Amino acid sequence: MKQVKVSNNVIRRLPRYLRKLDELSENGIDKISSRQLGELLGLTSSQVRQDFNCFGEFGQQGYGYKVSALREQIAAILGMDRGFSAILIGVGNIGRAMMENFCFTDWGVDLAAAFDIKPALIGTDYKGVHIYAMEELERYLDEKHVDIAVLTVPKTAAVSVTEILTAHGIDAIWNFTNVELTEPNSSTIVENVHFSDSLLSLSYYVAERRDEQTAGQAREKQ
Amino acid sequence: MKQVKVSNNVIRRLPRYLRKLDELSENGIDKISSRQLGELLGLTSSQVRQDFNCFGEFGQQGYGYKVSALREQIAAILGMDRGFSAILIGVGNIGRAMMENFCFTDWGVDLAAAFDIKPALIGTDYKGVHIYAMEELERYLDEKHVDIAVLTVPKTAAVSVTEILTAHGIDAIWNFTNVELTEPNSSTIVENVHFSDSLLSLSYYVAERRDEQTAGQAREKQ
DNA sequence: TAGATTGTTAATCGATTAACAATC
DNA sequence: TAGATTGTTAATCGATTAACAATC
Repeated sequence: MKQVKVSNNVIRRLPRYLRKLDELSENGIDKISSRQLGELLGLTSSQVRQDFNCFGEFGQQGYGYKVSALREQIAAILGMDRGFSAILIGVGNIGRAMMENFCFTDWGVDLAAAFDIKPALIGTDYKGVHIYAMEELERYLDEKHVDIAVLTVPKTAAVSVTEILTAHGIDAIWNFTNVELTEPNSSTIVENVHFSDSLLSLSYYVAERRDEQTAGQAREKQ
Repeated sequence: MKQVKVSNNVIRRLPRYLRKLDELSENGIDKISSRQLGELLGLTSSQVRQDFNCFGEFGQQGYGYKVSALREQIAAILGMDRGFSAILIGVGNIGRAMMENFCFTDWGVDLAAAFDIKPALIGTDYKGVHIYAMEELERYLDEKHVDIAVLTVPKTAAVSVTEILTAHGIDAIWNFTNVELTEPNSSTIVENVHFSDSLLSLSYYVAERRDEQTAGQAREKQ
């Protein structure tokens, strides 16, 4: 792999390629050109080739890309074959939804444990994952190697839990609390899932369309 | 408002400004400069001013921006004051998590109804929202005005439900199924929440860091 | 008034697209 | 071989940053 310094835009497109390649595999398609793949994802063929060339030569001139090989290359780039381990903190609604519906292993991540403060949950297993008391978190972090913390605690607990995590060497947080954890000075890798940001972007485009519709009607009336 | 054609990058930053301004308000801060706001969000002051200037003149030269006024301007741009209505389809884990934890009204959206196929749920109210049978969806869409459909059905139902929605005039879908709904030909506004994409981006940066650490150790050994 | 900070234009930087030689 | 499609360089486009006059 080349790996100079790949832009975030490229990284964000890789999972989309991966999902589309999986879909193609399921449909029995084993070969694809950059033009075809681009069309499926709304990208130019140039961009597809440029993206792949950040990491090496995956294709075959005059032929295209082998779907399964390309899929494996991208999976490797994304770290899916590294056996990263994760723990989930906060077994509330979102936490449970993730444990129940989100298949971590599909993306190469092993969800090893969960933590909560609710006595009724502590000591039980949920979807094959053991739920520990929050007090055991620090010891767990010291004893086991954890790559990613999935943060699904209530907003109010976000900062204090984050402090514990970083103090015990966690350097990646998947943040579902609506709190901006990306401290400019911290070296922790944070991926924020901000539902509100997502909804508001959608809301913006709906508002824009409504304005266009109104403008269109006004023109018609003239 | 000016409104030429604002880039998606700008739109995606607006909710971040909004959240930060809300936070400043809570802390009793009523005035802020583009430099300060930029620092809080990891942006340059130029970018902050450029972003706002897409929509008009919100500040006061020599003074800065009034937090509350700026907040209201951004809220208006994002359509938060338009009273958009939403319905949620699929009251499973994610659907319930959204109904229970996500405060739609905080972002100016009214969650008016939910739909599911499970008999035990149909006819009941959850968090003040009535759950209808899936068969009633089409009639509901014809009778009421719905701006946004929150799609939290299982993957397998995603496409068929989407067809119903678009056939009955829904033009915005907030998509939580891990299916790419953004059809190149469709005119529906789709906002995809792809958890897997989010996790895989995080995974990439963790892998990158691990490589750096390994490289660092190798250098030390020499 | 002097200092501060915006609004806005110009310069720079980076990302996307186009083009084409290499080659399967 | 001829046709197709990659890998890669060059050209274009757009987004970010810098600069500064306007003005509170």
